Amino acid sequence: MSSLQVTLPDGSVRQVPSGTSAFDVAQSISPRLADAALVAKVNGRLYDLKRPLEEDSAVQILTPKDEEALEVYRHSTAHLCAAAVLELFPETKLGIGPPIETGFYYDFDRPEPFTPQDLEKIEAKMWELQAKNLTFERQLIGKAAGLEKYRAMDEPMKVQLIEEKADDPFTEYTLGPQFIDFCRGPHVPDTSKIKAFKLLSIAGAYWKGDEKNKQLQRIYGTVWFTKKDLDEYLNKLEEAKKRDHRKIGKELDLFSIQELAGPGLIFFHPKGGIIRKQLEDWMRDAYLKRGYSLVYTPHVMRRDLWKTSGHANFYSENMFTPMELDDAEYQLKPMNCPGHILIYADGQHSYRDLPVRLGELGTVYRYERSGTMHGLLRVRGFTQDDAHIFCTPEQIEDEIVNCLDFAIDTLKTFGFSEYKAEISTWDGGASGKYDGEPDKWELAEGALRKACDRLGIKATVIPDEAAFYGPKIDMKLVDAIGRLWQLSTVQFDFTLPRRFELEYIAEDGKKHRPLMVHRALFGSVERFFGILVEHYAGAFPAWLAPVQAAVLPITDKQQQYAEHVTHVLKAAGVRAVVDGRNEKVNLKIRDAQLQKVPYMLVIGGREAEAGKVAVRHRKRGDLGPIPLDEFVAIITAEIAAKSDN
RNA sequence: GCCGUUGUAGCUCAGUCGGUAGAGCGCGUCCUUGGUAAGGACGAGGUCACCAGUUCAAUCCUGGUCAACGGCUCCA
Repeated sequence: MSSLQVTLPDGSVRQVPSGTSAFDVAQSISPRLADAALVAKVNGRLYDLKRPLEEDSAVQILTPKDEEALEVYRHSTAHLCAAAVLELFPETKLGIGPPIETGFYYDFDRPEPFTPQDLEKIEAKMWELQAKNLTFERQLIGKAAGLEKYRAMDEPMKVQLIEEKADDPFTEYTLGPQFIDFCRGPHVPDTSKIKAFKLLSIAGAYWKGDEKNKQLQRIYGTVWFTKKDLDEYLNKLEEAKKRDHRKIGKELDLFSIQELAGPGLIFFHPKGGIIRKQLEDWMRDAYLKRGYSLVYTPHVMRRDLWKTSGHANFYSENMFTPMELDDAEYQLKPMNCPGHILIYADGQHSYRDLPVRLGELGTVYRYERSGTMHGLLRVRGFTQDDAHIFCTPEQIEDEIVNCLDFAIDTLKTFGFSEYKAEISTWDGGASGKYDGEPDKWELAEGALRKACDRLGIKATVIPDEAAFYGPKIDMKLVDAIGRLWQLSTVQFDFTLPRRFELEYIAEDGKKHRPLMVHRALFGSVERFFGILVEHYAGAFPAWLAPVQAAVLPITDKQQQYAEHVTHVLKAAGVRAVVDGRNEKVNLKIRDAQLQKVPYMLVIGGREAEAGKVAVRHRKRGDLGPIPLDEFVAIITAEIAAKSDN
């Protein structure tokens, strides 16, 4: 009998008989390792533990300490789910069941949709099967025989998958005596390894993600190595629910969506209006500081403009239907670029005038299919902090640096310290789906990379993800509870300058085409507002808070002094309100706390007497009495510093 | 747009196996003048999302419409 050489992660080498599996290796190292083992990594590829090694191998045993094992573990749980479904509902046909970021989903085809009660039953059945310690067994089957077999099993989607992607022979996995699934694997050895999962929801999903295909029933489940991890995740879901900007928006009376007005259209209430004004004022001021010009462009423009820009053609399904006026068709704008281009094109530009940076908080309207709207995050009318930069090739790198620096400044100002950058590039021109000359793509992509280098930003490059009109860099921020949100985007556009025949007069006295960069930092003011609400859970830093100080007189007798305090604060530019209700101070404090007012000023006889205010901070609690002017100095400094206490 | 769930007072919800509804909070009036997260009493407030149908009778059953929610797809 021949032998194999196994190299372990610590570099040690062992001779083992052929036919040895990773599990055998684990056992020879330690029974505890063998017990904890979920899957193996053999020569860099994931292997079922009990699959015999075929050649000299580097073997690593993966346990619940290894993130890579989690995916396998979740995938195995997906199989367990499918097995449970087939036991309960034998007529169900299997789709696919991959692991996802927090668990898995499995798609099923079935005449009757699953009900929430079914979900409970399926989960119970999963635990029942889990307790039987059923093993996952890998087996090989020839493609022809396999197709025959899955046809006989009447699993049309599996048959299709085998036809399209199976090797010959291909692998399939059984779970217990009943369940079998065409699957690449690997899997954990048996169901006893599966410790913590919960089915979360049922949803419709199209076969292969294409809405022309049949709609399947998708079951989502979350899966973790331990009950503790599962509970942590479920808590995180709860936390996210508490922070939901739609819920907080209602509680704090920030905004609403009105059925009478239509879905996806946002009404900012007075309190939301103040916050929005802070965002917009900050952004407009930043534009001017950074050498942008502020412009305003119309909300409806002749459709001819959109024909020239190309939107009438390639963007039509996202646009509101044109409106017929007496002279022509008009189009509600879905983007600001053509408007800015018309301003640029209205006069001649010397290279000495470049770069031209035109910025606008431009409200655009896009048709979103019903069923896709989501609070402030996905709407039909929204305001972009949109700017277009027209410049020479020599200027482009500095311009990108400026944009990214601006984007980071924006993030930091609004309390986000963590972010990620992604550069989306083209495919090198192979497919012909990208517009613009190769040298421009190279120049632009180079500028994006160099700008990141200069700013010390580590950017991930995603090939073949660019827009057809140019490469881009996106900034994603990480919020207070670790979620990633797409925010700023800086995009090249090679198409529009050509369509509008933009030019500038260069040093050589000849006409050249400027480069155009489209950039939005908030992305959409509405969306950014929503993200901020969730990030701060409604407890905005003082400079953003709709009410910065609530003045709370204890009795009627302090009413007058409370009014005086409020006046002084307002005169200092602080948004202060008196709570003059005939209520106990406890109640007033509670209400101000629930409204997340940063400072509460309790005013009793002693304070009125001494010209003081008793300060309570929403997070730090009772800070004791201090002279009014001292408090004014503290709060105005905090507001000016935009700090978050 | 598609699949599923949901729509009852300003808010959060209960309820009616068909006989036009209830709580808490909020709101109004009054009592209470109370020192760091809910003082008390009384009261007002609902065409039970909208439109049809079935029925002696519909908030409840049936059909449709609209919207919201969870997803699919797409995106700022």
